Order: sequence, then structure tokens, then C-alpha cells
Amino acid sequence: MTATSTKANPPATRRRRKNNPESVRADILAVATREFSEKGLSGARIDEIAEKTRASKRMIYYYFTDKETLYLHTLEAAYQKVRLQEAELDLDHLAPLEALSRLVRFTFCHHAKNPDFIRLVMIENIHHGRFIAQSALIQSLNAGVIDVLTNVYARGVEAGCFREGLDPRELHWLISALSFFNVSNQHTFSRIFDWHQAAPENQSKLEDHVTEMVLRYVGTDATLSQS
Amino acid sequence: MTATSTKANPPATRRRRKNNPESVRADILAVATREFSEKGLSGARIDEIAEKTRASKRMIYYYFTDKETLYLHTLEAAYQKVRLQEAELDLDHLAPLEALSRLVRFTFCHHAKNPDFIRLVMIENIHHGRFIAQSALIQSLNAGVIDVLTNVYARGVEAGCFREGLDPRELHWLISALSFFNVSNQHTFSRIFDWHQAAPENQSKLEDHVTEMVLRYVGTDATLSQS
DNA sequence: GCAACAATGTACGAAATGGTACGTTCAGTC
DNA sequence: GACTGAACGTACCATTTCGTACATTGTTGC
Repeated sequence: MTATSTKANPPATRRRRKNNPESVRADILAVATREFSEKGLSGARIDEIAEKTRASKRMIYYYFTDKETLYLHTLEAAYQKVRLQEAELDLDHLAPLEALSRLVRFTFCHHAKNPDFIRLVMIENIHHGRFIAQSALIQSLNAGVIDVLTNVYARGVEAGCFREGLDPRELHWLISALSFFNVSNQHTFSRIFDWHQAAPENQSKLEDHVTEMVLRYVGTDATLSQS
Repeated sequence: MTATSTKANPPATRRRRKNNPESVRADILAVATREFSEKGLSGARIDEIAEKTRASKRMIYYYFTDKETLYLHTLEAAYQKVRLQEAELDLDHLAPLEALSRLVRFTFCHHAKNPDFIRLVMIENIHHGRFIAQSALIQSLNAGVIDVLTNVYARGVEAGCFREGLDPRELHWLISALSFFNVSNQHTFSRIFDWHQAAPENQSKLEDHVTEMVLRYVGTDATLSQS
């Protein structure tokens, strides 16, 4: 319409559109992650996600069909990211006790550094895990965690520094519980007990305690020394 | 209007209205608790709460002003209920080790039996504890828990069955974490690891493990025997 | 019995919100 | 350059949802 708009000379005032599907998709997903993790499935607003995106609302529906489908993709992406970070952890060359200690500390710190992920899982639990149930992807992703732990534990039992008869799945449950709660209930706990739980010195104290707790739980009576 | 409507003889067809403020208030609060704990602050609908109540929507605003105020009252009522149940617990006449064990088991079971409360706390954490911060009531309610634990722990240290140097507040944190996670993440954990965590046999196993874990954490090396 | 206030019912309004209809522009192919 | 399907923008619609205006009924004190 404006006279200066030709192919060779895109107008300065009204910028030419540039198709960039993958980037648009990724951008939407990133914004959606922030919004859903902050406000939950029902609390997040499609319009607000659209505003905070470089794209428009139309694009959200174009790529993700639905609010709920968008949420599911958000959840899947979050789990995938976690999986990638976990894969970097190499425990096979460590002694069992050190390996377990390392695993606990890693989990604790990882959760602490990724509150968005924790909040999404909280939200998903509020929804009774109804979306995770739909996702074959997430189910398959998480099998590996138990394998790693099973391996470390078996080596520890063989070496005589872990006691027998524990279930790796339940061990994982314990480690998760402590690391998860540290993030998930930080707000209520801090307010109720007037204790700045997020403060670095308290976080590092908790990390030590959690690690010690797990080691004491699996350890034989003799093995309670290093971090 | 109908001829039979006199003071002594209320009509059967169109029932006389009966004012019953306290019951109406309590009913609204009960329904609101279910709705908020099930769907969260943003997910719950005032209209739906109204429908499920014997009262009307008008009454909700009459007694509770606001959706958010209603939510806050719901939260406060939930904390108060917990507090009442906790008060029944009498640990002073028990030996420290038994007292602690009893406290852990009580907390674990209590949380398991009150998912509504757990979910409300989860939801409140999603909201960054913003409503708890407004409530002087809740703050004051929870101080007692730490006192009880401080007492038991001190007795245990004196008796030589607990090791020194632990912080009762952190001890409470550990107990809470394990008991809370058991309810809060039941859905995702069960689905991901294909493990029916809510099954009675698994619950009782977890209760044992959690108790053992706490006792192992506070105990000196010798004290690891009874439940 | 009557005033005054508390408790309740009904209907409605305004804004927010998920989702869509419809048209336009981009990018690759012949 | 014409054609085609993917990528995108704008305006809009139908419902939902929180909240309120207004009228009515019960209750209590005198």
C-alpha cells in the first residue's frame, strides 16, 4: 500500500515478514514454559503467552492446536531437558559411595537450579498426572534414572559399603523427595518458620544434610565419613 | 401466599426459608476446600462452588467478600484442622526414640489421610506463599510443631540415643519432606515408574522406610532397632 | 406488633478468555 | 513469472466467570 514497498526495498516503517517456523515454535514453547510453570494450566492465559511471544496467538494454535496440547508439549520439553542434563553425569568410574553422594548432590542442585521444572511437575500432580499419562515420551525418558541407581547400588553392596535388601526404586524415591521438597515447598516453609531457606548458606547446609541422610540410610554402620 | 402457610405450619410444597448462618458458612467452606484443593485457585469456579453448596453464590460473597478471600479462609481452616489433630499427639510420656518414631509415623499417616490439605499447600506454593504471608493466624499456629520436636530431640540427646548438633527445624524439614512428597508427587511418580505407590502394601513399606531413615539420621550408631 | 438489621434469592452486567474465520505473505518449484 | 502450500496477521465470536444491584424474607429487641 505504502508507495515505497517494493521487493528490492523493504520499507523501514513496516518491516517485511520473515518466515522462521522453528524459531517461532521454540519461542512459543519457551514463553509457555514460563507462563505455565508460573501460573499453572488454568492460571496461564493464551493471550498473555501470545503477547510475550514474538509470534501471534494464531501461531500458538497453528503449532499446538490447543491450550492443553501446548501444556503437554511444555511438560515434555521440560522432561527432555532434564534428561539431557542427567546424561552428562558419569558415575561408573567412581567408587560406589562417592558415586551415590555425587548423584544425590547432583539431583539436589539440579532441582534447585530448575524451579520451572519442579513447578511444572507440581502442577501436573495437581492434575493427577493426567497429561503425563498421555505421554509415551515422558514414560520412556525416565526409565534410565533407575538403571543408573541400580548399578551404583549393586556395586556398593558388592563392595560391602551398602547394606543389602534395598529397592533402587525406593532409593530414588527418597532422593527425589528430599530434593524436590526443597524447591516445591520453599515458600510456605520459609514463611511459616521464618527461615530464609533459599539463602545460599541454608541451601548448602540442606544439601549436606540430605546427602548425609541418604548415605546413612544405605550405608553399613562403618561407612559414614566423607561428603 | 398458599393458604396453609402459617407460622405453626410451614408449607410442604414451598419450604420456608430458615436462616442458619453458621451452617451455611461452614458448608461453603467445606465445598470450597474440595474445589480449591482439587482445581487450584484459578481452576476452581465460584459458580461451581455455589452450585454444590446448599447456599447460593450471593452467600459466598456475603460471607467471604472475594474469591481470594474465600481461598485464604479455606487455607486457614485447613491449617487449623491439622493443628487440632496434632494436638492429640502426646509424646512427653514416651522415651525419646519411641516419641520420635511415633511423631514421624503420625506425620506420614496424617498427610496420607489428608490429601486435600497437601494439595492446598502445593497450590499455595505455586502462588509463592503469597496468601500464607497475609495470614497471621497460620504463622502463629505452626510455631508449636517445632517446640514439640525440640523437646523430644533434647531429651534424646540427653539420654544419649540421639547425636548432638542437629537443628530441630531442619529435622522437621526432613520429616515433612518425606511425608509430604509421598502425597504430593504420588501421581507422577506412580505413572512414570509404573509403581502403584498408593497401594496399602507400598504405603506401609514407605512408612517404615521413612521412619527408619529419620531414626538413622538422628540416631547414634548403636540405636537402630525398634520401629 | 414493629422497627432495624441480618440473611438470602434472582437476575444481570462487564470483562476476560479460548478459539476461529478469513485474508495475506513468504518460499520453493516448474 | 505463475502456482502452491506453508507460515503468518487481524478481527471477531461465543462462553465463561467474577462480581453486583435490587428485592425479599427471617430474626431479634422493645
